Amino acid sequence: MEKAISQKDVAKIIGVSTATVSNAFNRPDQLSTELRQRVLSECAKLGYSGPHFAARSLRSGRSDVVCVMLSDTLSYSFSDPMANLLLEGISDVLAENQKQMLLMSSTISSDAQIRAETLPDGFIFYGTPRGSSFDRILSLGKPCVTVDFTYKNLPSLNVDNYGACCELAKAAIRDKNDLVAVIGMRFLTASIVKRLSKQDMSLPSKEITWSRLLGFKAGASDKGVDIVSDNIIHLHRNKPKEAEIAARLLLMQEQRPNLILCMSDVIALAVCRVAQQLNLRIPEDLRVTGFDDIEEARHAKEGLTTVFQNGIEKGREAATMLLEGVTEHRKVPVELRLRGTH
Amino acid sequence: MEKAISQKDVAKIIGVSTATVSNAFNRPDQLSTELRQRVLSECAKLGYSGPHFAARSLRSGRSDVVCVMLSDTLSYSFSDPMANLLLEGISDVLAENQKQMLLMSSTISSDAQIRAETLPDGFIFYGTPRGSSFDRILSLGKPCVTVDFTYKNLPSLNVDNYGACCELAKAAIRDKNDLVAVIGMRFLTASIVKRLSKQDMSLPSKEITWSRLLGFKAGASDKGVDIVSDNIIHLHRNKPKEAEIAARLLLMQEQRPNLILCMSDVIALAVCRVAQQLNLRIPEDLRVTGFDDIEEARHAKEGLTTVFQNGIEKGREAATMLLEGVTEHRKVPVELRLRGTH
DNA sequence: CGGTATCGCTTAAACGATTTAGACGAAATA
DNA sequence: TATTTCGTCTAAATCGTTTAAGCGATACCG
Repeated sequence: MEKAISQKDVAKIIGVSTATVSNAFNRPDQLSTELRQRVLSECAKLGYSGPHFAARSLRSGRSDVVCVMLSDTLSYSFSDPMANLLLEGISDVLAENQKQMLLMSSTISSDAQIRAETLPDGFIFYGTPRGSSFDRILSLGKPCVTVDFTYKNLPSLNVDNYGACCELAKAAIRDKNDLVAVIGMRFLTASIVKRLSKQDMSLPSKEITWSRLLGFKAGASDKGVDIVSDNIIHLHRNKPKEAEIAARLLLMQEQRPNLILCMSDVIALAVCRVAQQLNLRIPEDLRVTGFDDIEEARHAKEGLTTVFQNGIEKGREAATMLLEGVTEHRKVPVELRLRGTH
Repeated sequence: MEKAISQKDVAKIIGVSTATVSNAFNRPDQLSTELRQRVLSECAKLGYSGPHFAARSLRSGRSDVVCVMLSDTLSYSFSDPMANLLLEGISDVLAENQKQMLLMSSTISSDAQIRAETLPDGFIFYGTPRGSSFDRILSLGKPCVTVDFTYKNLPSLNVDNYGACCELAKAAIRDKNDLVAVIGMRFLTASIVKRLSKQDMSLPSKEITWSRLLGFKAGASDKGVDIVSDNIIHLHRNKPKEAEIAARLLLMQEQRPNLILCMSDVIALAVCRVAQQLNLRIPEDLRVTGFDDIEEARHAKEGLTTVFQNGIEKGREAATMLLEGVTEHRKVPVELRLRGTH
């Protein structure tokens, strides 16, 4: 495997300067059309596919790569419906703007990843990062946008979690006799499915789940209902399996809740499945609400009552904010979708 | 945003040469422990997080980045169970070996992507690439491994599709009176769900689906059964929705098949759902087989009869082959899993 | 004690491109 | 005819590293 041909080589062969070859690739306005065509076709013939990435990036001080830093492992993020949509939106906008997307997970911090962190021109953080990458990257002084969380005055893209959940709770709760439970992810750092304790409730956290919880509680309170900590379940991750465990925990206890407010559709659909297994009718015996309005939510038999947010659009917006250098905090619109499960 | 601090700057401030700073980061054995510690801590203090990626990569001729080229769009690949597992395996091995993973889709060929193609040290192609990237990348002369397809004598990782499908068909077909259908993806370039025609059957294709089809036909033939082209359905993608359409197509026709051999579990599970909707009992009225043995296959009520392949291990193997410079063709083991649906 | 490893660090030459200032000839203007 | 302008192209500096080679000083060996 001989060394690849370089710009200098092709320049010499064609009989022009390297600047001309460079311009042929990067600044068409700098040379005559004929010469450009000639250079380009010669390059193709010689097997020179374009400027060497590292050299170009070193000299120009720009890589045209944007990093998306995921707060979870890659394989988990890929399988999460909202993360998937977000990535789709981001990658669309990046492709439209001639940027390359680099995916990283803040759960990893290999040397390779730390080194690669100096590569991108900008970062999109999706969810609060876990490791030490955040500080390191911020100290690079490159543009950043945070999604679904905020940090100081970094530009951020968020959802009005509190408001949406408050409205949803108000719509879903019928009267003060309802026994209301909540299933959400990542209230705590615990990596198991567990009930919250009274002390947990006093934790001050910036995670979106707490805004949602506070929204639920405010809406419930408005209807004269208190959601007790015992009926609030923490999941480590937004996964069906964990949600099913949580659903069983709640539905098999003595005082069975008749309304479960879930912080995602993935959870809500899992609750529906468990309810079916336990021969509970929805919504007669048990009402359920979700969040996100993913595709499956619309296809469910009863039609899941939930809050819609447009994942792809959210991704597009985040990427656009980064590319346009927006510095403000923005919110994506959400919309109550009242269907059959409440 | 002032320009970031460089190795030269910190070297001058600390009072050592740049080589020493470089060695502190890259070759601990080249300097005394004390000096290394001092350099590292000074760097941290000064906000120098490590070598500039592009410069390092230019000079060393190595980026420690491996590209995984997906034959489909990112969002589709992420949601496909086997692709997801493969990526998990690959990213594990890469992380263990201090490499960074860069995901690309051959469906895109933006300038940004073409430029970025010169960055990685090696490539893993998962599935036959669609665009022009393949030739371009091969001409770079960098190490490549192909997964689930072969190209000339590039090192490849594959499955014995023919053998497995032949065995599966033999196990699933009871006698010559069985009416057997097949649902698979990407026999053709068509992007719609359609039946194959007689002419289609003479297409010589290297796609894995054809090996599987030939395996099925061989197994069927062994049992005295012929699978007619009308009963072979092409899907554009391995997606539940498409599979459901195909299942309806087959199950609502006059001569309803009583065995459907599916080229993936995703398809098979979709067929099961449709069968349930049509009040067909499995396996009494309809038998179904899959391929892959994904998690859902094991959780299905009847237990899906299928062929197991270990996606994570396959990813690990592919990455290992690339890193170790293996040049041969390899196969991953598969295993018949005869359960309740056949 | 002279010669040779070894250690710990520095010097300086690449790596392959981009970019700026300027050279050059031809055409336009005065 | 002399000067300016314009469109093209070139020469040379530069980006921030890595790495082979080199260099004094100390340690080791026969």
